[in-house]
Amino acid sequence: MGDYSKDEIKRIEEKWHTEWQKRNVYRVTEDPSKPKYYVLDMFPYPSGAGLHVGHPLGYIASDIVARFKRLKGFNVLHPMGFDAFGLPAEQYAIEHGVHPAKSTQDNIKNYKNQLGKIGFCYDWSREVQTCDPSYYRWTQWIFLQIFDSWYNRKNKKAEKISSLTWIFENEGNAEHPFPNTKYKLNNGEVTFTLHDWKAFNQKQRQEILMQYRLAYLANTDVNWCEALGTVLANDEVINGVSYRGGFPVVKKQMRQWSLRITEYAERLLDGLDKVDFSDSMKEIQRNWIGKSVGALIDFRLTPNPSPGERGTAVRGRETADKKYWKYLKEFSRDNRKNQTEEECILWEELRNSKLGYKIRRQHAIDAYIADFVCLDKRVVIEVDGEYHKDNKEFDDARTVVLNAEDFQVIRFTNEEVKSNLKSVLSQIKIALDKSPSIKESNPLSTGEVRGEAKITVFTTRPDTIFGVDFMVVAPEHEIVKAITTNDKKEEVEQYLKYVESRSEIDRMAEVKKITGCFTGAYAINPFNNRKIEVWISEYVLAGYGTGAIMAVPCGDERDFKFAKHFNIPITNIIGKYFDGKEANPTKEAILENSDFLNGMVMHKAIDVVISKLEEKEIGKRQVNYKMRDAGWSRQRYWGEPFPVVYRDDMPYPINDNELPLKLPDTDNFKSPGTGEGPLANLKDWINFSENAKRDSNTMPTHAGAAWYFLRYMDPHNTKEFANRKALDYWNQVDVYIGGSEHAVAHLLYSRLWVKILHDLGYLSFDEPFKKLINQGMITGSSRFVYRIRETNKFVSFGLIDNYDTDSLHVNVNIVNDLELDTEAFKKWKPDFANAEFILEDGKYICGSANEKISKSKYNVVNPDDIIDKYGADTLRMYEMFLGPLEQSKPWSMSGIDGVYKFLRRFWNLFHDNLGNWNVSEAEPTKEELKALHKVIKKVEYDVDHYSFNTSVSEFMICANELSSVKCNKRAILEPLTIVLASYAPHITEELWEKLGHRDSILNARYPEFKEEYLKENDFEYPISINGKVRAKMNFALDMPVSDMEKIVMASESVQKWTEGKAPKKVIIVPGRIVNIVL
RNA sequence: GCCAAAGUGGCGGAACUGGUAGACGCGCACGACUCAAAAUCGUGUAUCCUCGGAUGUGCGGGUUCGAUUCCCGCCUUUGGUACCA
Repeated sequence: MGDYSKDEIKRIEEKWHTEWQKRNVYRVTEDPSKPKYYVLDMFPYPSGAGLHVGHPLGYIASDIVARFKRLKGFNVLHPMGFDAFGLPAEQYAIEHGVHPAKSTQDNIKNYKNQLGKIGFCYDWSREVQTCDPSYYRWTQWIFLQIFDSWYNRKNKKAEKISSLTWIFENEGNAEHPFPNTKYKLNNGEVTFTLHDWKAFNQKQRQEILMQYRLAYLANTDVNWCEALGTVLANDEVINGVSYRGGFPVVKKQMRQWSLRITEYAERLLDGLDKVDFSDSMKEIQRNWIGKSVGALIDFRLTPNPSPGERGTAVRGRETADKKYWKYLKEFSRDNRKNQTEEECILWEELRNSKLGYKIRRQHAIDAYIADFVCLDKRVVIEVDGEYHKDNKEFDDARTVVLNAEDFQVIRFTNEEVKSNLKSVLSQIKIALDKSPSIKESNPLSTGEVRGEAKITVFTTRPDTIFGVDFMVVAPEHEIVKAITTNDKKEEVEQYLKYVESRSEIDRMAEVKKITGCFTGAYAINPFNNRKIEVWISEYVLAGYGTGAIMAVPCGDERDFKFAKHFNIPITNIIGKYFDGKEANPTKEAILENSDFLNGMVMHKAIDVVISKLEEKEIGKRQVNYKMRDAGWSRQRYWGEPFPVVYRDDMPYPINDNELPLKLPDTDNFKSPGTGEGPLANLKDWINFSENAKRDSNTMPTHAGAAWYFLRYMDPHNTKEFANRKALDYWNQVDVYIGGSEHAVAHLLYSRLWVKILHDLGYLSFDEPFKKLINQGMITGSSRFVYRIRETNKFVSFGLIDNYDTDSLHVNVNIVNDLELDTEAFKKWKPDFANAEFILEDGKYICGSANEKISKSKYNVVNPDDIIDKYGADTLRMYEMFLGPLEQSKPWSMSGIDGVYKFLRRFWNLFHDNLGNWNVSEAEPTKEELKALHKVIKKVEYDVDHYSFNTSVSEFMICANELSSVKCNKRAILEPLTIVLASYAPHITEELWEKLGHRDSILNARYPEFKEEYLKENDFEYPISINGKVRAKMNFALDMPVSDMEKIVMASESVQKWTEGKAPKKVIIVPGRIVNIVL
């Protein structure tokens, strides 16, 4: 037996891989007698390229933690699996005709083989693959739980839809408004009563419930990528092009599944305070959620002079005479409550636009109340009961007034309604059909404001209300057409066309371009009644806030530039803080020109203004989030099918016993190009019965990844996604290691799913990951050769200035550091077989650069090659030795020899020069014990702090110290082997066995650290004079400070510097330093 | 632009709550072994210098007996984000 040689390493590693598997040493089960520890890696997407040296970095770190915790007596769950659905396999299928299921399985096999060689302690019996029907059965199940729940804002948690239907049946939706504030019922209302609810038909109810479901269908603006034939999530679009492939992306309206993650915005934000993520990771998530606190403020619009064909008192819904409104409101409400029988009958037929027109009842017009009115057609319908009969005069007067207001009045008797409802309805219908619609006749209005005569803005700076110089509305805002005056009509239309013509990419490319158009309308500042212009501009986004802003040029940069560009005068409310040259967004300035806010500091004025707004009922406090709901449909084949069927265009969940809804087999993965997913090609599958259809889309890869860490706890359960006992035992992931590229999507969706499952009572915890560590990215070190243009001659790097050359990536595996193996180069590609070289000093030196590791850059280093040469233990320790885990760093092979030498030196401690086993039973010395306990302490500290590189240093120091004293004592080497076991499992397991142990070192106990061995009696103090070290002196640690001072001051070396003078001050820190101040 | 993190020898990096800056490793130089090379082992290695010392942790200031560490201002790099009101 021998040396720690290449052959011996290979023998050891292969032996133990077989042995570990045979003995099932990594299998874990729930064991309530032991504390648990859950160490999780972000599971990989098994790509065809296999693992490169960058991948194992995080896995090695987590493996060390898992092994360490096990040695410390924890029951450790350390599983691995594969995120196996996804686009690359599908694209590969389209290009090469290999079914994704096949290529994915091949890749997984390769990954497992590669991972196996590194010696990870995964319990493979718990492996999950997201594309496995027995796994995605539960992904679909959870999706259905989410579909079947809504977010109750009152108690801030998800509840079953059944609790919502109960509420609707008993009280309507007044207490639980639609989450989407823009949503309106068919009749234009946003609330409905319990009676309304009872009157709705099945489809209407489903549509309303859809507005509340946490997984819902809606027509949404999606990022449509024509080239990929699919919809992309916001985080898959970078600068207007697709994350993969870089293809252009445009906005398109499609009926899509979404998750209502916005309801959880606040809890996702709050949860960040409870978890241990890095600051930057938390910050990225906070920015993504994008909470801002401010106010909604209503700005009334001025009544523009109308062309005069109608009276000014009557506009839009507010048709009542203001003088009488107070009383009319009461009447109208009473009347609604105490409807006559006939009115009820008629109302049932008119409501909800049943005749195709929106009808209101008991609506105040001028000083009267009409029974029914269609405002759009200006038709009033009156039903004369006893009450009216007695008041003929009154009714006549009313008709006169209404006619004057341009309303047509049609009357029916109670008798007619009761006995001949059909004829009544048809008369009404005819009257309505004949009358001109206000909307139709004025596609771009005459400037007269109909609908709500106000614009609501969202602002985070209500304190700047007196600095508002104009308003800007998003071009897509629905109010634009209604407010544009005749003389501006053309200009506005032109601008809208321009905006429409601009793609996302154009907009992003020219962010700083200032464009806009005045609508001709004016708004009134509710605080000082100032009349201000209303503009439209693309810098205001329809999708954020209310799609309208109040512009304060002295405080907002964009508003300032806009005002300058269009010559709008600027009001200064912050005095000297505003220089007229650029906006100042400060919150610290003292307000001026601001009426009751004068003299107040801006940030204090915010609340004052909001209180005033609420008091005057023209605004309120408002929180806004940037985050949008998560699009959950993908027009792809290789994903989870949605477990629903559509009947009458509404989705219904399939039964539990029909799960999993298996992905049907096909060889056609191309999108049909209709916006539907590839599954639409499978007609029999899609139209599975006469009036029932399936969804042609599949879920995004995020779905499978949003809960895989839960499945590991109970991976073979066929009854539940995981057993509650196992979920409670393993609980939260104690430490989660992975790349920071998943900061937004994966982590947010996982956190969301866990919160929903928690709310629904399936989980006891509501944050999945207690601690998150992001390993840095290992960048590749690329090598270049320089070909002289139009020749096959290559010139060495030092000489390229003399030639006209092109640089080409060269395979790093045929370059030794920087020197090219020219023979290997000639064999590398046929093109280079006849290559000639211009050398320097007889060598061909390559150029180099650090880049992302990628196949196309030929800088991929396969861990298998390193293991072949040095063994897995060296690879593991070297990757840790590269630097701090969280820092990204370039890959370089220089330095790996140092780690390899360490392991050999460690091996040699147990063997003599001839490679024979040579361990003594002698008592260790104080020095040897000290060396051992230093490393026991250090490794414990470092694993806790994820500082693995410094542990490797400490191992080296320890081995150096022990070698120099030729220590081969069991009392030192045995515990040291355990300490090293987490880092280098193979060599330690072998030595452990040679030390005479039959059980695996995995089941050993981490040696206990004893402070006494590190205790020193004395310390060599650095003696510094004015902060500079001038001498060193040895003192006992327990020597009194006063004695030390005397000796130091009397010493020759100090005398030389003090020249006999008394020092100003002498500072002595025991065990640290002596500093003399002259 | 905004937000976050980070800047230390030729290189990767170390330094606990302010206490000897450069641990450990690579590289390099010299030496041992060898006919020689490789491998291995040993010694040295921040910079400048008149060999006493001076300078030195991105730059400029500050607090302190003492600052890589704390504070202020700036520069650079990396990551995130972007007309978010």
